[in-house]
Amino acid sequence: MRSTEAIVEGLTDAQITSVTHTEGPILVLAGPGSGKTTVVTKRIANLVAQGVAPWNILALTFTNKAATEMRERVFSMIDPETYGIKGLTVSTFHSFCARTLRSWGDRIIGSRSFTIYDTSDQKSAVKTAIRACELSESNWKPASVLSIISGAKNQLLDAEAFAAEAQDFHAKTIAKIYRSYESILRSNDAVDFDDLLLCTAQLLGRDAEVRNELQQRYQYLLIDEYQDTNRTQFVIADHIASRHRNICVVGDPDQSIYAWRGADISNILDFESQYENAAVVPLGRNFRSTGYIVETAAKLIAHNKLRKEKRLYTDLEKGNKPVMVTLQNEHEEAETIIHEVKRLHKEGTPYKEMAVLYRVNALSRVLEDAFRNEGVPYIVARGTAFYDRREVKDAVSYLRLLVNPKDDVAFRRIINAPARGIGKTSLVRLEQLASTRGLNMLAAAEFVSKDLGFTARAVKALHLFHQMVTKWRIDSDSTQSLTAAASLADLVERMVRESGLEASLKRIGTEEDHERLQNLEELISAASDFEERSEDDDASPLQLLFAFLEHIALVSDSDAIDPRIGAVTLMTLHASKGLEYDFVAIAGLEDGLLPHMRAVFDDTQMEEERRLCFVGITRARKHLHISSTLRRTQRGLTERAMPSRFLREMSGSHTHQETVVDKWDTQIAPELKSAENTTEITLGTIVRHKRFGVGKVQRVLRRERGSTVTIDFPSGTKHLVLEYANLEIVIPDSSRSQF
DNA sequence: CCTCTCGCATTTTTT
DNA sequence: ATGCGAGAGG
Repeated sequence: MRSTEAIVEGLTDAQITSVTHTEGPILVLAGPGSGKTTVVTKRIANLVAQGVAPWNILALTFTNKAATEMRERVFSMIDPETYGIKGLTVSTFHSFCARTLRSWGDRIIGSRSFTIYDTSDQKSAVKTAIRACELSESNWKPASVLSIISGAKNQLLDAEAFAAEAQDFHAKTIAKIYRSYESILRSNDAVDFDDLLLCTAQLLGRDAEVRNELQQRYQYLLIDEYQDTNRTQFVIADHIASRHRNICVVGDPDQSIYAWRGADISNILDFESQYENAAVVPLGRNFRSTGYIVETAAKLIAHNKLRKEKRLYTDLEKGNKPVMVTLQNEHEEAETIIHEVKRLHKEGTPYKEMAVLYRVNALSRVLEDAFRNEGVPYIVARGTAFYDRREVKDAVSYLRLLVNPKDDVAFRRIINAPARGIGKTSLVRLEQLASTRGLNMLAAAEFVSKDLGFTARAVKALHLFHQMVTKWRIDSDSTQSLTAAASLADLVERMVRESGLEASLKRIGTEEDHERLQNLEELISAASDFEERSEDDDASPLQLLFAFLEHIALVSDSDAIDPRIGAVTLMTLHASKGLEYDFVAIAGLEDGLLPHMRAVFDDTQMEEERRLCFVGITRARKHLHISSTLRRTQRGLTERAMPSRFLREMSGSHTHQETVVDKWDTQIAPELKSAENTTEITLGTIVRHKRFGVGKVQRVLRRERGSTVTIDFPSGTKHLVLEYANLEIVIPDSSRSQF
């Protein structure tokens, strides 16, 4: 093992303190690019060098990716074999809590084999709750009820506590729904994301035995991105750390971007008063970005009023001035970004060192198209997208029901997918039967009969469904049985086939169905991947399935980022937190987009938007490219866009502006001149497009501005805006010329 | 009683 | 573009 001296070699004084101050509470205020990850990993290495058993260390992060990276970097510093470093716990808050509840959940929610509900499951459950309270879904919108419940859970308020605080009618009604929602979750043997935290916090608060055990084990606690923790997470951390008081939190108030999700910035601001004698170490020096970039970021964030003044600086060279460009529309914007990507790539910057960031996921589409057309490799950081697909969710619901027959949400989802002739009426009847007999819906399905008012068709279908799931359960439960379910992948494959999911997609056979079928294939290979990577070789298929479902429930967008892939990364600003690239482009710097429309009228939210922009800027090491457009089409509507106020706030002599003329308003603009000959483009005209090649015009929709044409190209039918398409006429009007 | 289709609204960010 | 609720058809 290396000594402390060797570990801290080359670090600054502040960094050394962060690494070596191992006993007692410490707050590290780590500005962007201040070597935070280095400090955190070296801190762990140093603890082990000092003789602390890895088993006694707990490091909590927010994303799986951050956890994986941290673990890998620690392993690269310490020989994993010699020091029992595998006992080290590096985990996300949510999966740490999931694991804790898998061990002791019976003491707080009466179960250790619960299912984890995602947002859409939550929505389904809350709808049931609203109906159970005899309220209407139009007056009590599931999504907004849910966000109130979620907000409560993030503040450690369970249904009881929330009801106790409820004053007015509105709050009291929500409290009723909250109660009902909770009882549905419990009877389904399920928890939602927020429950993972809330229940763990309550468990630690109420159960001295568990608290003792965790306190004894985790003598050294480390929390990354502390500015994004909520009240409930604070309580969890506090319970664990309260005995040994070796709590190290790392974060940056300027990078707090999750207040909307319940993050409570006072956790980091009040750390000193919450933990007496806490050491506070500011890391302000930036080792990542060149001078002009740091200056731009500093100038922007200085506009936040509710902020502790903090100096940002770098000793690196001034570097390149951030470039700010305004384009006509989002297509031009995408082209400009790709042009820059290509240029830098030619100069030697690898694709994997470049990223394009945006405020909302919707902006990725145009960028993706452009990257594809230009043949530049890219990946979109959206890990959850795959598991959000309908067919994948259906398949996963079958798996879930197998693992947990009480999961009524899963049952509802798949009882008629594929169609089995179970409609609304049968479902309501089944629901009644289940509730009068105190059964879950799957169990109730066994007892339906004509006498109870069900149709013959429904009875048959429900019985068959019940038998099918029961058979799966029996087959997969026997660990020894290598015949029925030899592997997790086999299990998934079998379910996809026997459920009829596969057949229903094969039967119709449209393009879309084919795609869905492929997604199911991909799910099967994801299962087989997961199985291979699993460290526990003795696990039965059912145990593996358990772990697989938990994995699926806790994947996040940024998990899709694989640094080994040589591709440009496209992601939201939120997902970019904690990452860095040589080249960063931020698209859509327009009022209403960044800052987002919904934040414009609220100072607090506006400051969060500014921090979000700050996070984006500080991802860049050497090149920063910021763009806005004059017109942007969203949801099919083209609207005039105003440059973001942040552009004004951050620019100066340290930035480089490229101004353009609004071509819509300028009669002499070349585009409009060429647009004149677009009058010759009519039905049947054969045209050539720069990218799509030669095609025939199918339809022309004339409008005052932004006329659209539908053209059949060899690669497929495209809808283009006439003025922008830059079409070259090959044959003026083929239909006429034939006569 | 179920299924399919059409029209409607609808989207910020995510563990 | 997607998901839903309503309403007609089977």
